[in-house]
Amino acid sequence: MNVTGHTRGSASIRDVAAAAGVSYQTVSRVINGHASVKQSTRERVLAAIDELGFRRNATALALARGRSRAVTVLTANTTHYGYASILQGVEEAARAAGYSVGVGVLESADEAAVTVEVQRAADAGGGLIVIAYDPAGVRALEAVPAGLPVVGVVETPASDPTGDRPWVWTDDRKAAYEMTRHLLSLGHETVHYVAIPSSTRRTSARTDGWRQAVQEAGAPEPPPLQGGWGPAGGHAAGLELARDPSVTAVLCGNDDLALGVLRALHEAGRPVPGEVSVAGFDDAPHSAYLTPSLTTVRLDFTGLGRAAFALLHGVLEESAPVAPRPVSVPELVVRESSGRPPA
Amino acid sequence: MNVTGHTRGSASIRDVAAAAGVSYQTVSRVINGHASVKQSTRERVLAAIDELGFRRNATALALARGRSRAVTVLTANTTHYGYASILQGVEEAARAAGYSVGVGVLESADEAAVTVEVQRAADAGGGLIVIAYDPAGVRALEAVPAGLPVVGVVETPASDPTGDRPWVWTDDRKAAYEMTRHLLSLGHETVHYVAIPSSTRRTSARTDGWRQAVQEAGAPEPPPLQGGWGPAGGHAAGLELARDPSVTAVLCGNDDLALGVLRALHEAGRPVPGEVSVAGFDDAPHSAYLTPSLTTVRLDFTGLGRAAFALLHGVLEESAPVAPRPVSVPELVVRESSGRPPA
DNA sequence: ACCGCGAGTGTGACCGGTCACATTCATCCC
DNA sequence: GGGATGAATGTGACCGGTCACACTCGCGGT
Repeated sequence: MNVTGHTRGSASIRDVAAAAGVSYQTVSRVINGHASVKQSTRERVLAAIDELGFRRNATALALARGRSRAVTVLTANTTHYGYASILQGVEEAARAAGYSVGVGVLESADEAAVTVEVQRAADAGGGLIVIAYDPAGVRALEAVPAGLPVVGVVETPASDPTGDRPWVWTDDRKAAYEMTRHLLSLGHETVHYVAIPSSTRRTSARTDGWRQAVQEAGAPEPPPLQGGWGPAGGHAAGLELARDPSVTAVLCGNDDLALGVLRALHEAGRPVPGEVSVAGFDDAPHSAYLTPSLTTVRLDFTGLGRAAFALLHGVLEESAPVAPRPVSVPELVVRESSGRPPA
Repeated sequence: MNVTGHTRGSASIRDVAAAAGVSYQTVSRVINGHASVKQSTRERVLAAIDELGFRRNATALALARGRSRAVTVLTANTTHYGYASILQGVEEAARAAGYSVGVGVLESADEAAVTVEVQRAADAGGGLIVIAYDPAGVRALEAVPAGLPVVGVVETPASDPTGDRPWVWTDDRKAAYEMTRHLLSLGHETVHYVAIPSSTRRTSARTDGWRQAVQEAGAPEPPPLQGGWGPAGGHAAGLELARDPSVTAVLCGNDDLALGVLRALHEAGRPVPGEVSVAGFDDAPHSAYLTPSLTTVRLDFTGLGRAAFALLHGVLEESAPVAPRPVSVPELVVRESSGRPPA
């Protein structure tokens, strides 16, 4: 069946050459649209290509050309809204630049597992984009062997443990600060905080922003609750907060957490925003449609992804190395879930 | 700086060989863990590898070995919960099998654009997995050139227009049927349906299942509303349904639509499930935490992704070709948003 | 002393393209 | 008429690995 005797169907450039009665180089010229090929020859080659179903082997091309035009995105999860949006942004920019994108999921934050995964991504060739919002990601960023082109998507540059590499970020600290101030300005005595897992040993940017606002206002500073990533964690934290009648405002590390808190408050019979105000972080697509709709901070995740790619692209192509900078200014979105405290 | 004169830092197998005073073949043996290498030699090579920071070039390896161990997932969106979960499932299975996974986003359903994207994915090498739940995906599946290993993730096999290729699916038709019957069994006179965009010219599997149940029950069959993919579409459809006092049960094509419907009913002052029951499809992670929590159908998306990869893997490795089969039985999850109709 | 054998190592070709350079041949110009 | 010019095409090496095979030992068996 396999006429050419090749691995998998596809004919090579030399098969085409033979069929068209020219040299392989002429075929190469044709498929690259090189000018100096006689019209009649070109047509003959094109016909042969068509007949043999030739398609240029990407692997060989990458090897010959020297560079692979590929980036791999390393992330703890593809399902989480923020992560998925970053990935989408990277893909968008990569596609525009003619790059292909790969994904690697960091299944566990375990040192060894992460290292293996980074290795795999590394020998996939091309550059690396690591989403380092969580422990697994941060560890992955650390595990990237020196000399490999990599860009980290981090919470904040200050908290980045691998200071000598490019990164992109949004100003989460400022956003959390602003949101906390907003809640305080509504008249709340203080604002409680339900945290996402911090990406580093130290505290997170969002936590910092919240703390700063609370301290500046001279308000009491309740210990942040750990909520994990999903609504389940938020729910647990929410039940705890609901028990404390002094709680009137809760800021959550992301919208999923906020959803869990909302639900817990509902179950505990504490109306939102009547008794308690709740705010989230991320502006996930469903947040506007919750009841009550969620006050939150809008982050431009796809923009972040695009910026990450742009940065990496600069490194890979050795063109003007784009300077790392905060990518976007998070925007407060005030909806129904926040309001004045009960009189 | 660049001692070896190579493209990008990394030393080749021959550089290592020179440094260790052996032939390149011996180096190859060492990095492949071949047995017959003298211990002392092995150590010398390993030392050289370490010193030069050698890492094996994936491109060259793929070329030499003949096959690339890569799959590309083509999808209209990475952000949507179901799609993202399928991707995650594919990645999981691919990783376990030593494959790398790429992503291509189909930005528009436009014929030409889709073709371009398929081309790109095709010459990325390896196999293809196309998520064909929507028009863009279906078109992509159609545009895959013959002879390319591809697996489609489709709504239902019957509605698959390219019948000669392997595919995976969940039995959405049955799931919609069951859910509709469930709602009818609660005493609702009929069930209205808010549809996701159908993947084909014809009607979709979910719509079919709904229709069948309604017809079997001899209930009136209201025309399905088109809702799009996101909560916004559901919201619009919901507002329309809210105006009709005879509406007491609404089945939605996915959970996002259901969320929009829920919101619309709330705005219209129609309590759920007091006056209207609402059911979704997918069991997205937030659906359990909505208020009211959402009755829905749980689909095993990651399992679907894993199955898609398994199928493709079988094709690629030419081992026992796994037979296409429905991957999982969707499961009804009854929560607060559904109940008896008002008396 | 000779052969066989297996451990340890090296050589050449190859995967499927690209690149740099060489070649052929018609044309143009002085 | 002869060299310069340039269009059209071919040749060889190369990218960085792998594979198939050949080679060189040292050693044991007969």
